[in-house]
Amino acid sequence: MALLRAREAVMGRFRPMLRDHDLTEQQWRVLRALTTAPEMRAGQLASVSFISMPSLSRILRILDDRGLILRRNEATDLRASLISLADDGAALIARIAPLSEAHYGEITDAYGPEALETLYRMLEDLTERLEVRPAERDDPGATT
Amino acid sequence: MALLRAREAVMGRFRPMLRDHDLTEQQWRVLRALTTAPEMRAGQLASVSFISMPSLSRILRILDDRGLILRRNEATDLRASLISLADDGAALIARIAPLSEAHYGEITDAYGPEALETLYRMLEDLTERLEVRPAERDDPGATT
DNA sequence: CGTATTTATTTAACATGTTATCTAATTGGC
DNA sequence: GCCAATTAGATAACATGTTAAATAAATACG
Repeated sequence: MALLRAREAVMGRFRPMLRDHDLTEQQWRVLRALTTAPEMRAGQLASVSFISMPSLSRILRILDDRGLILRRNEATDLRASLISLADDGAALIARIAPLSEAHYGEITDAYGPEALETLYRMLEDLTERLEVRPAERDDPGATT
Repeated sequence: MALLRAREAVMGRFRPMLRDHDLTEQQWRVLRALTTAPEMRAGQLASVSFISMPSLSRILRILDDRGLILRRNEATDLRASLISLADDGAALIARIAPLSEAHYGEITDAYGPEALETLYRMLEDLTERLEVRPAERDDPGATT
């Protein structure tokens, strides 16, 4: 699958850097997502970082054990757990972010900013079209 | 990552079908690869199906236990294990292949054959450009 | 010929993906 | 208020991805 190979090629640029800081790609996605809001529910975090709840559950335990995040319960809904960045987490992000930007710049240089933008839009378009269709299977009698 | 989401959207179309036959996506990739040659070394199989050797090793054990593949050692190099499709494996592929084609057709219809071809080429181009660069890190003094 | 180095494959350890199930809290209807 | 159904998260079980190390056969080299 071309998508797989491309993704691997891209991640190959980031992984060594993350490894130096003992983070996996997914843990990094979670931490970065947490910079976009002061607090986030686990479910939100899962959807914005595109990680399944079971995986996220494990990741949060690891990040919590490492003191990178904080967790508390929502007062109005005790089921919900609110996640936020701990100081150590924010500090770690501050150290890694510039490196991440540099790698991203490398990729942009290698492929061209316009081409990258085009590719991005095409991927989103494909994703959108594929995600709509399956719903039809719940309504096979539709107008085709 | 747009690549991840696109890949997930695509696989979402195939996974239920594979699941009906108790196959994972990777197991299916391996079986399909085996139709392209009467016999293949494990290493070849890993590279054409884009699966790491450790994963492939486990997958081959599973497929072997299910009687879908055959294994023997190469006479001239006892390290190499030659993999081929067992009759049951070929039969399973024959049952699944038409369904797979149908799903592929759906995707083509949803996105357009030309766009799909364009996307494919862009992904390959990106992959190629990213895979070349890392080698430079072994030779930092190169002419840039 | 014998040993050091490569090469093909496997195994181990840990993290994640996928699917299913579980627990606990909330909501809806009565 | 009580109970069924829903919702948020967590856990379990199994397969794969990643990295490192182990095993075993082949090759290189003195």
